[in-house]
Amino acid sequence: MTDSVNRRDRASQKRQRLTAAAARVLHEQGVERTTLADIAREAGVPVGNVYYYFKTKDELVRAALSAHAAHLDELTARLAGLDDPRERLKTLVRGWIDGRDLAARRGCPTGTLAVELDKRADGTLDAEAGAVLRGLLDWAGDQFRALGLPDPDGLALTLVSGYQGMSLMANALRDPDVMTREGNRLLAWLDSLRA
Amino acid sequence: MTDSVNRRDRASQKRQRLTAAAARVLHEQGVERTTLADIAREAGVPVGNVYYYFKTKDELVRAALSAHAAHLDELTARLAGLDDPRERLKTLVRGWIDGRDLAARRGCPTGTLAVELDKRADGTLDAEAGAVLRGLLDWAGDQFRALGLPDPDGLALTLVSGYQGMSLMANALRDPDVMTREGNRLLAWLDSLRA
DNA sequence: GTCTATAATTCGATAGAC
DNA sequence: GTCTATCGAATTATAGAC
Repeated sequence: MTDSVNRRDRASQKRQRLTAAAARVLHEQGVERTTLADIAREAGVPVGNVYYYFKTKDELVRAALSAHAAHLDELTARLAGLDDPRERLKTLVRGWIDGRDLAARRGCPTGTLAVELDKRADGTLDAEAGAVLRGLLDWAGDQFRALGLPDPDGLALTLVSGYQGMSLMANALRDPDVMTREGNRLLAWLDSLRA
Repeated sequence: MTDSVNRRDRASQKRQRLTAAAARVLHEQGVERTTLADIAREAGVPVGNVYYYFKTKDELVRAALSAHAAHLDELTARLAGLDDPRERLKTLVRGWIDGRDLAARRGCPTGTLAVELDKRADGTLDAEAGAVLRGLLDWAGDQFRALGLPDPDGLALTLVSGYQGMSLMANALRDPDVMTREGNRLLAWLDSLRA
């Protein structure tokens, strides 16, 4: 292992620490209220040094979005271990219910980011937030398709809209119970669907 | 009519112009990206003068929230003209579908405001956004109760969550069609409910 | 009551030493 | 590659003339 590799490893390690810190802090405080100093502090990196890894604040937001997309990929890869597509969807919903406390405090990481980015005149980052949500939509559509149900993409839209709606309401009302009640309704709905 | 009344009228007129401008611009640009100068320009008032009517930016946000609450009150008052509670709910949903283009561009005014305000450490304004949503929740619960349906408040939560979810998805995907598809699903759901 | 000018602060970004 | 010091722009809020 050469020195140059060591240096590259450390460098990308810091880049990843900054990315992970950005994902956490942006979820907690939102884009506009988060300063580069906040992210740098959370990552244990001096403020000025951030610019060695990310040229602008927007690039850090982009990195956080990628982190959310990667997290979604891991999740669907795990769910692929289940044979029954319906069981995959129900496990997904159960995961949402399990995360009720965080959802009530901060909302869905991607959904709240999408809301905030859509307010910007600059129409570049908001499209990327939408792309992450579309990834979940596509995956869910594939599951409904595998079940042989009619209008699988419509069912996927209902599922993801349901998740976003219950996350927003739980967050706005600061009530995790919203996640439990609406989550259980989604579970019953998934069970009721027959080809 | 005395001079002092004339002055008061003009004053409150400006206050109302500022409130209406705040509601519009905050919906369009979000809280953090909107400057007092933006709101002042929209209202046709010089920047410095804003402080005569609102001591802080937060007070303007509060005023915008009140405007949304007032708009909701007008809406439910109009719907009270319909005899059948089910028809009231369906007319509400049809209104959401009619507003699909604005929803796709900006999302639900109250919902997006709630998302943004919940990111703030200062926990005063976010509660007020939640209160506006709770007003809609309560009204819908009353309609389901009048229909004699079981768990009216749970049904109300499903309806309002559905609205917030479809608005967020339409906004994130920039696709008004989401409002039409999910709105029609809600209409069919309302028709399917029997005591 | 109305408005201009500006103070005070914050934050994104950069320059440059090490 | 890493960090400190700081610039420059933007924004909230205030002081004070009219």
